Formats: sequence, C-alpha cells, structure tokens
Amino acid sequence: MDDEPDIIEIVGYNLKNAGYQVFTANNGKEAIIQAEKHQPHLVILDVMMPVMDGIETCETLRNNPKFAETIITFLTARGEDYSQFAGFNAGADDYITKPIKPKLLVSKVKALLRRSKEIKNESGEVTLDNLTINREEYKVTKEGVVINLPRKEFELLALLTSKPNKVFKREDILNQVWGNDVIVGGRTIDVHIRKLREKIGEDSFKTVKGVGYKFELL
Amino acid sequence: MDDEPDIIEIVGYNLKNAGYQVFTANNGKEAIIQAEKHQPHLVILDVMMPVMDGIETCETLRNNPKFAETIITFLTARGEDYSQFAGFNAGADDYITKPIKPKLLVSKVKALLRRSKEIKNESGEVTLDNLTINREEYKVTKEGVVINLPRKEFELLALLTSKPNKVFKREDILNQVWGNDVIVGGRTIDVHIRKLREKIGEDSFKTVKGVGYKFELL
DNA sequence: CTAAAATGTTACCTAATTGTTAACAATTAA
DNA sequence: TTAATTGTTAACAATTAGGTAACATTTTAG
Repeated sequence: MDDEPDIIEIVGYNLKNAGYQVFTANNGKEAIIQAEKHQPHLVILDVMMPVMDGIETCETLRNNPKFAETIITFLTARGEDYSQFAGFNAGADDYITKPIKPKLLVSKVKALLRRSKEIKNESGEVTLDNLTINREEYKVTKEGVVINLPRKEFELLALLTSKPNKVFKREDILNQVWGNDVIVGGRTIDVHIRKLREKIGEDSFKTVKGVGYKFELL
Repeated sequence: MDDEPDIIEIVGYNLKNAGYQVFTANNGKEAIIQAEKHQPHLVILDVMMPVMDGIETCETLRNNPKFAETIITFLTARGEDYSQFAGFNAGADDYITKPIKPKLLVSKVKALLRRSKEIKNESGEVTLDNLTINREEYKVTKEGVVINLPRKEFELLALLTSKPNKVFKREDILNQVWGNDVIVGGRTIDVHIRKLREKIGEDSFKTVKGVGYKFELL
C-alpha cells in the first residue's frame, strides 16, 4: 500500500509473481478497510500517504487484536533514523528503504512470512473434541451432526474456539463480533451465549465473572 | 558476532543496556559453539568473518533443528544486493547494513524478537512450585487441582506472583489491583489475602509489617 | 510491660454482574 | 409481500463478588 501508483504496481507485480495474493490501497484508510476484509498475513506501508499516514495506519492496525499476528513492514524512501524509529515504535516488524531491487524485496517478504506461516497452518477448519468448525463454510458439526448457526452465533463461537480455554473479555467480544463502532445493549452477548449453550452444550461455555467468557476444552 | 572487536563491543554494550543478555564470538566457529551453549533467541552475524564466514555460519545453524526457532540476522557493511540475497537464501530473518545508529539497531532487534517471544510466552502461564497461574485462562492450578478464584483474588495473586519474594507495598497493591482512583477501606487487602491463604496455602503469603505482602517461594 | 498501631478473622450486606424469558425489530428467503 | 429466521432489547430473577464493620490477635515502640 503506497501513494505512488507506479511503485504499487511494481511491488504488486513482483509479489504476485512470487506466488502471493496481493491487495492494494492508495492510502491508510483504504489500507485498513482492505486489511479488515482480507485479513492479510503481511501489510506493506509507505510512511507518507494521503488521508492517513503510514505510522498512524500501523498504530491503528496494531491496536486491533485481529491484526496482532499480522506482519507489518514499511517500504519507503524516508530513510531517516527518526522516521525508522517512529515506524518501529508504531509496532512495525520491519522497515525497508527504497530503492530496493524487487527480487531482494521478495526475499525480505519471504523471510518475514516464514515465521508467521509456521504458526498459521489454518485450513479454515478446526476440530475440538467432537466439534468441527469450518469458518469458510460457516458450518458447525457436532458428533457428525450439522448444526446450523446464525451469523452472530457462529462468529461468537468461532471467536471463542479460536483459542480454547482463553477468556475473552466482553469488550473484546464486542469489538471482534460486533465491530468497534456498533453499540448494543448490555445483555446481548449473554443472550447469544445462552443460545450457543443450548445448541452446543452447557458445559463448553464458561463464564468468568467480571471478565468474560471462554470456550472450555475438558 | 562480528570480526571487528570494536563493533562487537558497541553493539554488545547497547543491547545489554536494553536489557538483553549478550554473548560474543570473533568468528563463525566460535559463534556456533556459543550458540550451542547458550541457545540464544537471536544471532547477529557479520558476512565477513575469519575461519568461517557468516553465510556458512548461518546455513550451519539453520540446518540444525535446535536453531529452527532462533532468529538470525546479518549486520554488515556489505550492502550489495547479491550479498543480501545470499544472506536470505542462507535462511536469515533479516539483513541489516552498517552504518546504523545503535538505538535503531536496538529497535530492530526488539521488532525481531517480539514475535518469537510472543510465541513462547503465549501461554501467559507461570509455574511456581506446584502452583500454575494462567492469566489468559484466568485459571489457577495447585498440585494439578484447579482452584477457582474470583477476579480480585486472582488479580491479587497474579500481582504477587509476578515477582515472587518481592514485597508489594499496600499502596502499590491498591493501585494495581483496585486502580488509582478507587477508595476502599483499610482492611480490604487483608481480607483478600486471607482468602488466598485459605485457598492457596497459609505459608505462601508472608506479611511484612508496615510495608505490605509478598508471595514467598520456599 | 503496656499502650498503640498494625494486621487477622468472621459474618453479613449490598451492589454489580450475569442468566433467562419473551416480546419486538430487522433481515432474509420464499 | 409474506413468512421465517435472526438480532436486539427490556424486564426481572438469580447469583456472586467485594467491601465493611466489629472484634480478636499480634507486633512494635516507649
């Protein structure tokens, strides 16, 4: 994501050639929207971008737990130390200065992604106990029987099962399932939990008072 | 690990200052020996080193599964593209070119280590003696038995165990567990300590009169 | 050795949090 | 357009955590 269309094209071309799926944006705001939509493994930012600069974009992404695992690197002509500093302080993983040979850039990207790919071997499908959650198909199966869940219920289940036994704070649940800006009443989460308990099983969902909920593996 | 003693000293000094434990070597062979001995999280190599050059050192380390998780970066004056290429092909995670301001180097190192530390600390779990405290799961286990703690008790325990044997002042406990602004009566902490003593064990929590409490490892 | 200060203990009350139901609104599918 | 499904809310019930008072005990200082 860069402000100069040419650079975007060159970089994009080379990364696509290297086998990566690439989405582009012309400014920070767009970049964030694209990132939300595609959940990329890696984000490349320029420092100077219209509407929202790279540093701010980086900070915004970093503050969203959805992108905690996302690798963020700057690619920019601004080589000054203080600028690099700002980049790293904003939570970037790397800071690459232009000019750089496309092939070398691909090498760098490969090096950056190597580690995150090791972690994420997600097929989109997770199996826990006798429960299978397929995020791509929005399908849940329990003991071989398909359970049809409405969107919100599915997303809530998907979130909780993304890290079994981890307690998700009510606030985080709201952010991730309902979105940062949506305001809903105080009992909404509970009602959805209730429905999941009905359909999936009472014991799987544990309340941690004053904190939130967790999906518990026994 | 570099061939120029001066650089080694400067880099080492700055990294130590940033809180890292640093071991040095003057050539590739030494570097490998040191790495085997200390199992570092990060290895910094120069490309040009006597006895065994950096590329070869990097390859050797990478071929050893023991160092699969180890982050390796070059730090060198050889900025040529083909040289960087060779570095990444040898399995390096990053390639930093000199000259670089020490502070910026520290930032880079921090960025490189953040991910590997996240993965290792991901469990958020601390084990002391026969006691396990998992912050992410809000779960405490003693001798394999799960102990369910209310939030405040859990947070108090988490605080005290975050630095075993350190005495936490009553005031600090109030600030960290109850928050800067909340005003509670003078016996509140004591009551919670009491409950923890009941559930975790009398001896673990020691009173330091006129100061506060500590979690004592025997 | 005694008084004052600090801490320990218990039981109880209340406020905060969560659970549950049903009604209503919004969305989607037929 | 209507019917079905899903999402949200309100109202109330149930639960539990947290705090405090009151008193006991221990420690410290003079």
